[in-house]
Amino acid sequence: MNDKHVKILMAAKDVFEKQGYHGAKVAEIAKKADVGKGTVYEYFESKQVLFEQMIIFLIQAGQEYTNKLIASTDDVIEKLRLISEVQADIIKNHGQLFNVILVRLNESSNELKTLFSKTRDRQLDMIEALVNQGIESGIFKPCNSKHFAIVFKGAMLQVHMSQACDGSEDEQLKNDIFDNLITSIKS
Amino acid sequence: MNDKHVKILMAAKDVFEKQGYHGAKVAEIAKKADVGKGTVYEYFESKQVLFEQMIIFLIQAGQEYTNKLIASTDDVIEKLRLISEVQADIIKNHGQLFNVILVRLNESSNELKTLFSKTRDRQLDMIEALVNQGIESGIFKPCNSKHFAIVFKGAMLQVHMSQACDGSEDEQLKNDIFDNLITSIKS
Amino acid sequence: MNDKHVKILMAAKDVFEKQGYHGAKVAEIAKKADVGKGTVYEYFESKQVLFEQMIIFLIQAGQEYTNKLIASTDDVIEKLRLISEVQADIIKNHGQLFNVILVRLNESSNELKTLFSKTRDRQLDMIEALVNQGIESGIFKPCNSKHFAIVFKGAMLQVHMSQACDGSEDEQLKNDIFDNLITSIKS
Amino acid sequence: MNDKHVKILMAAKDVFEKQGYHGAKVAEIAKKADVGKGTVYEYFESKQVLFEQMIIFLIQAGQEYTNKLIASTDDVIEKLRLISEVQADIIKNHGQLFNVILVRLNESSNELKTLFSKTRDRQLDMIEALVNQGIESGIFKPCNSKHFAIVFKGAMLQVHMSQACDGSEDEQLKNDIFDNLITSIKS
DNA sequence: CATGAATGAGAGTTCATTCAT
DNA sequence: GATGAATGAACTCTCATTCAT
Repeated sequence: MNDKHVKILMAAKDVFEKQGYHGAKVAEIAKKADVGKGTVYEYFESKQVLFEQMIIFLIQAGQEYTNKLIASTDDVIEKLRLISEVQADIIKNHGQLFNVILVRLNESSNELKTLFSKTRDRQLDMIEALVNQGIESGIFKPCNSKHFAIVFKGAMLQVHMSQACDGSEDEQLKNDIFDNLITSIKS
Repeated sequence: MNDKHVKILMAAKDVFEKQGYHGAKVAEIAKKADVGKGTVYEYFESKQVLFEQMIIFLIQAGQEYTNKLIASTDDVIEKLRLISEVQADIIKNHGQLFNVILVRLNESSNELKTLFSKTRDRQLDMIEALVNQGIESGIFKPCNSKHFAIVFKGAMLQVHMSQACDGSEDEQLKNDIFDNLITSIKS
Repeated sequence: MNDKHVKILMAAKDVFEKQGYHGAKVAEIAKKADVGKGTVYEYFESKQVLFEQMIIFLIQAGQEYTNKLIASTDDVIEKLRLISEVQADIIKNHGQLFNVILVRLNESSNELKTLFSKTRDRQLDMIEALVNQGIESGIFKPCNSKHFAIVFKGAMLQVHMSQACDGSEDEQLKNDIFDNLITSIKS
Repeated sequence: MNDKHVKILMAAKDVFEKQGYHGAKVAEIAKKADVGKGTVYEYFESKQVLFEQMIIFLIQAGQEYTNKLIASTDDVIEKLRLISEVQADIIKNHGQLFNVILVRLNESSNELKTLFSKTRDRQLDMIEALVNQGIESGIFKPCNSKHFAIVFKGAMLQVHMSQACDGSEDEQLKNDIFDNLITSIKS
């Protein structure tokens, strides 16, 4: 890991996440990336650009990871469980970052706003598509897949957020709620 | 708790919400509150204290409002709908503020952290209690009220957040999901 | 002298003159003016604005002084001598500043460019007008007053500049050249 | 004294002239010279040294050029006209550079200060010598050649500077003043 | 009580200079 | 020799906080 570009992006993630946009100091990011303060500006023309590039980088990495994971099984229910797991993981490891991004989104480029909005939609679309697939293959009974996607995403998010805040890891609760939701649409 | 005190708190809410903690300038808050910059420091010993007091003020106001609203009807389902409506309203009008608070919570007093955590719990508890009440009175069938509270809160949050982000106001979707959730536990 | 505005302008003059625009440090100007660094920005929104305001201030002060001086005598030749003296004084005390201004003029506001250009013209116009006055009153023989103004200004400038560079104060040379120029147009 | 050496010097001239000493960036000079940033430091040990070498280079080039030009005619008056023309050309094409040099001279080596001072003297000396030559050959009447040199240089400078500032090219005015000055000492 | 002029620590950013390649 | 990625000192400018009025 000697690619300074990526080292800076990762350091930026840590610092922006912990301190927020204005609270994050470029000097601290540089130190964490183990480069000089000026080097940050060799790679990113400003703090704001670094911020945006970091988000884009993470979103892309996240999507690639999710896609790979989804492709690892053919079982629709298992795919939904994996999506839920990824979400849990994101919230646990990058959750705070989302708040930071949302606070700063106003002042960011339209490119970023659009990307962020699309990313949110894509998650719901993915769930909806899987439910439709399950209905077609007879695993799920016919239902409003869009509604289910919203309820599923919201409910699992709620579980994960609560647990992220508490620091607890109640696998039982998580699984129960997941199972209940799936059962409610199973044929 | 005189006039200026509240004027500053309200101005602080506007500015912190739009700019985040570090992005908000005391000077701007003072101007918006129509008082001198020094006056802010007569009422609040620092920016951080003002921030925390503002949150406490809003949480209390919110709880009082919610309690009053809940008390306005005896119908459990209507109470749940009202809770959902309040949540929608909060997200629409104060949603961004929550992100700001969450970003700054790390650096804030333990008092605030505790208050915030308790407030989150209380919302779930309130829903859970209502569901239990409904079960006791025979309106709802026996079910895991805690699970339902999580799914209910998460699902409605998801609807409201999507709509807050889009700026859309799809009453139909909101009502459909609410009705489906309630139906699923109705006797 | 407790007017911070003027104190800063005078300090700015000293520092800009000695170091040039980019070489001058706002911190040094503040220190010389005996105010805090931030105070400079209370009075002038940026270094560039301070620079321009300083020039405008000095030009105005210079013109007022010149006008007062010219009005102090009715003798046209004496007026010309006084103009020459003022010029000598400006070159000796503010000469370096002119170089600094000329170097920075490109990047300055059109307002300043115009003011500077007008100020240069006004000096020549003043000499020309005095020569015309002298011709009308019969002191000078008819001649091209515009040409004389150019030669007069240029020649005296040359004397003053040479002496300013050397640090010498050859009154004799200065007076001789002045007298020769005047004699050349005397009736 | 190879090709890159001169390329850097010429690029330096362009950039220092336009931006002043502190405003000029070594990176921009390197780019304009079409060499790497590090290469500049192979040829010149610092920005300041580059600045001084550039001035020395230009002064030498200017003197060689002037000497060659002067030698191209035997007519003293023509020689004076050529000197005036060279001066006009310098002011038009390198004028701004002189301001830059004068601003930076304070912080420069004594070698440069001396060279610059000598160069100024030499111009006056050259004119003076030509006038003396003219007097000896009977073209000019006896007069104070030193005084004439000052008036001549100053007056022509004034014309050229005004025209350089305006961007105008009033050949008529320039010639008229030149002719008047020469006439005033012609036998 | 109320104010805002004054402050200086500390932020983002620039750029002369170095040095491994 | 030639290069430009890397650096950090030093810059301009901001803003939370103070305090004389």
